Formats: sequence, C-alpha cells, structure tokens
Amino acid sequence: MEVMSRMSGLCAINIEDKGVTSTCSEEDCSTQMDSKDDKLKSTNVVMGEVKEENERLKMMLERVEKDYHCLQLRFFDILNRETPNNKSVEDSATSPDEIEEPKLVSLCLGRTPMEPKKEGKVGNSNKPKENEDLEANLTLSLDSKSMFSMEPVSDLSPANSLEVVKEAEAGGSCSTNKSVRTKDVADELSEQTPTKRARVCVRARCDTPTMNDGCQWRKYGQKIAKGNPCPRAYYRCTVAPSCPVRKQVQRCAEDMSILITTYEGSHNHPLPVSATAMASTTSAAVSMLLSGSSTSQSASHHNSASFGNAPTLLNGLNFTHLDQSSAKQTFLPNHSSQHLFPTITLDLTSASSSTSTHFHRLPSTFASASRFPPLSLSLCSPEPNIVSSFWGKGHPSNATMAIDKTHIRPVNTGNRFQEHFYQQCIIKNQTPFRQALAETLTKAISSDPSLRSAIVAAVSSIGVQGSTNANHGGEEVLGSGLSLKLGEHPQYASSNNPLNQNGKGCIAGYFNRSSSSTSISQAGNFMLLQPPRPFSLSKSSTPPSNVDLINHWIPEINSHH
DNA sequence: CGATTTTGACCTGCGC
DNA sequence: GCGCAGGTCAAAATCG
Repeated sequence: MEVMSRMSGLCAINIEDKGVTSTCSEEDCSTQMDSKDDKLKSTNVVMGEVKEENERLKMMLERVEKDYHCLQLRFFDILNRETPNNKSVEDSATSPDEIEEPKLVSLCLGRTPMEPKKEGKVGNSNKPKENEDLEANLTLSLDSKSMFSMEPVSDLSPANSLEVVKEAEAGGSCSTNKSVRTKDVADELSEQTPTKRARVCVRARCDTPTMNDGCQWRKYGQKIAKGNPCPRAYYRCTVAPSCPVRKQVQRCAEDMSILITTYEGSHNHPLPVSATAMASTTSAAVSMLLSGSSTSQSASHHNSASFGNAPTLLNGLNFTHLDQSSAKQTFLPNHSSQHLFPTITLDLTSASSSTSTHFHRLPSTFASASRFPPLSLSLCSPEPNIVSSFWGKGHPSNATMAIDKTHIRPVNTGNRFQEHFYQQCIIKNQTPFRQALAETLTKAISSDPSLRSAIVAAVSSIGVQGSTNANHGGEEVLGSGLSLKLGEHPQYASSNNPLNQNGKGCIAGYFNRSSSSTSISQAGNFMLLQPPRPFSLSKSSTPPSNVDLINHWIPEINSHH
C-alpha cells in the first residue's frame, strides 16, 4: 500500500533528519566531551519522541484505514442500492431499443448525453452505441456516465425536443406551421417527466453584463420581468448549432451587483475547456437536486432524506435546502416556470461575514405550488482566499468547486467496476475519481446520518490540529468542507485570463489559476476540474494536513482493492 | 459580409 | 374567456 510507504517515508525522513542532527551533535561532542552525555540524552529523547510519533502515526493510519474500509463498504453498498433503480448497463448495451429507464435522470450539463430516441427520430445518427461512447470518451467528458456506463441517457428536455423538431423541419420539406410545431413539442413534452428539466440558478456577483462560463451564447431575447426592473436576457448556446442549452441572465433587483444566471438543458457537444467548470458545477448541483426528486412521487421525501434540514456537503459546498422560515428573500427569475421544473440555486454571492450557509425564501406561490422543493446551494466560504479564487480578481464573491456527475453506476459491483473505475481514474489522472467519489460520498453522507457520523469520527480522530476547527463540532467539520476535500488547490492566479481580457466575463480566475503546487491539477484539461481547496485547514504554504494525506490516499488505496 | 444584438410581435400557460 | 407574464421568434439594426 503506497500510503503506508508514504507515511513510513515521512516518518523515515523525520527520523533521518533527527538522526542527522544527532550525528552532527555527536561530532560536536567529539570536541566537547563534557556535553556528550547531554547530547546523547537529548538525542535519545528525540528518538523516543520520534518513535512515539511514529507509533501515533501508525495508529492513526490504522484507524484511518479502518474507517476508510468502512466508508468504502458503505460507498459500494450505496452504489449497489442505486443500481437496481437503473437498469443494467450491459442490458442496455445489448438492447439498443431500450430508450431509458424512467428513474434515470440526465444530469449532464457538462457533456453530451446520448439520445438514441431523438437521433433515431432525426435520423442523423446510426452509429452503434459503442462508437458513440468511444467518441464521448474521446471528448472532454465530464460525464461520469461515460466512464462507468454504456447506458444511453436520454436528454428529454423540452429544449432538446424543440431542437429536434427544428432539425426535422430543416431536413424535411414539411410546412413550417408554427402551431403544429409547438403542438408536437407539447405532445412530446407531455410524455416527458418534468424532472428532466431541472434548472440551475447561479447567483454570483459580477460586474459584467453576463457571466463568462466558457460557452458561447447568443442572445435571442430580452424581457422585463415583473418584480425586477432589470431586463432578463435570454441566451442559447451556440457552441453547437443544435445545442439545446439555454440560459437566462438577470440582475438581482435587490443587489444589482448580483447576476442571476439560470441554466437549462444539457449540452450535446463537447465543451470548451473553459466551460467545464461551470458545467460540472451546475451538473453537480442538478445531480444533488435530482437525486432526491427524480424518483417519482416521493420527491419531497427524498429531498428531505437527502438534504434534510441540515446543510449537506458537496466537496466543500453547503447544499442547503431552501428553508421557507428563513429570512432572506431572493428574487429568482422565471419562478412561474419553476413551478414545473425543479430548480437548484447555487449562491455564489458573498457571505458578508462568517456565515457559510444561505437560505432563500422563494415567493410563497412558488414555494407552495411547486412540485419540486427548491434547493439552494450556498457556496460561500468563510475563507476569503478561497472565495475570491473562483471569480478571480476584482470579484469578492465566494465560491468554490467544480465537480461532476453523481450517478455512478457500476456495471458490475465489485472488482470489475472498481478496476474500470480506477483505470479511468488513472487515465484522467484520478480527478474524476475524486469528483465522483466526492459526490457519491456526499450523497451517501447526506442520506445516511450514521455514515456522516463515521466520517466525522474519522476526520476528528486523525487529529484536527488546526485551530480553525478547534471550536467546531463534527458537523461543523463536515460543513467546512474538510472531510471531503478531494482536490489540491494552490493559490490561484486570477489574472491573465483571456476570458477576462475580452471584458465579457468574470469567471476567469477559476479557470486559469496557477497549479504550481500539485501535479494533479496540471493534468491537462482536468486541471480545471480540480475542486478548489475548500476551507482547508492547510494552506498551500503549509505541509499537507492529515486530510490532504487522506485525499491522496483514497484513490491509492482503492487501486489495491 | 457574417455574426450578433435589439426589439416588437406572437405563443403558451396560468390565475381569476 | 380574458388578462397577465414568461418565453420565443424573426426581421431589422448593429458590430467587427
């Protein structure tokens, strides 16, 4: 086990260092015989301390290992439990006629979902699924499904439907009767589950007209929405002609510096590198949302089970269920349509002080009538350095994170899945593994209090030395993002970003930050997927904390299973 | 000149 | 059924 050797190496280095000092002391002692005994004694004392430290580290390691195995068991147990809801990947791979399982939700804002039904309808793709998957994997895939599953995932968003209809019209000679077209869309919509149209609302401080999320957008409309003097702009993704993704941009009526961007739909094309972070962020948020609401009637139950009243954690983020009893009221765009679609809000705005959790109250009509309990994710960090890193220079907003995809569905549980999983992780330099693991663990943690307790115990047991958390209980430790920090994050550079240079966007720093401190974050495109260091105990200038070691440790351990 | 933005008209859904 | 509001379309205007 590499971790063992690593830990032993650390101890060995420690011992060697002290040995060197003791050797030097002995040399000195050769000329100063009087102090020789004292030096020897002190050296022995040092050696004894080192031995004790070594023992402590060993015990710590054993404890961590034990906890890890416990967590891993639960991890795969949860995966197993999810698997029955989703049909076998192999089954779907061998039965291309099977479109989708109803409970599976396409969450990928970040990557192209496969759309066998639509493609069949449009008739522009007769490729075997394997080829599609191959292509998907050749792209900058953020979708963990592509790693773990050959299962097609239909993107049944109405936007997609609309595009399909358009394409059909473009390809065919049928008359373009608008009413007929919209009726077709409506018919298609009626067949779709509303949960497929999850939206992600991102609130962020931004002094530019629109947030540059890396994608190319074309404005196709603007409206003055009721209740907000600021016009709402409508954009659609133009990276690919048929991309159904749309976004709405509107300034917050209460605070004009806050830009509210609502994303809808799934990209059906490889994303530019600069777009992956936001896409993965939103997709992760959607994952969190739909993981609770996608299973039929018991949406509220699942949500409560998944998120509860307590803030849950996703890689350092606080995922907080909207609490109607809370005070702060936030204007959300198109809340009427949110009656139909689950919407998750990522609050990237600054928490003015120390709070790391935001609560938003939706309009009462929405809160009461919506089928989908609203969800708010407050990404505010109490640590300014972390916070400002996301948006780069000049944006005091806080935010962190970009991870992707929750629905990790093993083909077969056990070694095969793990092998495949880890192979992919090796290829991708482990980052997807960390992301996927983080999300799945997050889900598990949020739904299983005992698991959360186990993690809390594990983290707290390995000696949270930092004063930062000295006053925090276990829940606070979790809330701080400590326990699931799966990425390494240097201090970010926030300048020199072309996205900023064009004066259009404000997300730049996050995408262009320096990655000097870790090799992982330099791994090509995937450096962008490294979640920022969330509220970490260890600054980049300090030696790695226990948690850092754990974070390194997890994939390594997994490789030996 | 192509791409993008603007803007008024139109469509749809919802509440009364 | 009517009015309102959200969302979209598409022609005109503007930009690079």
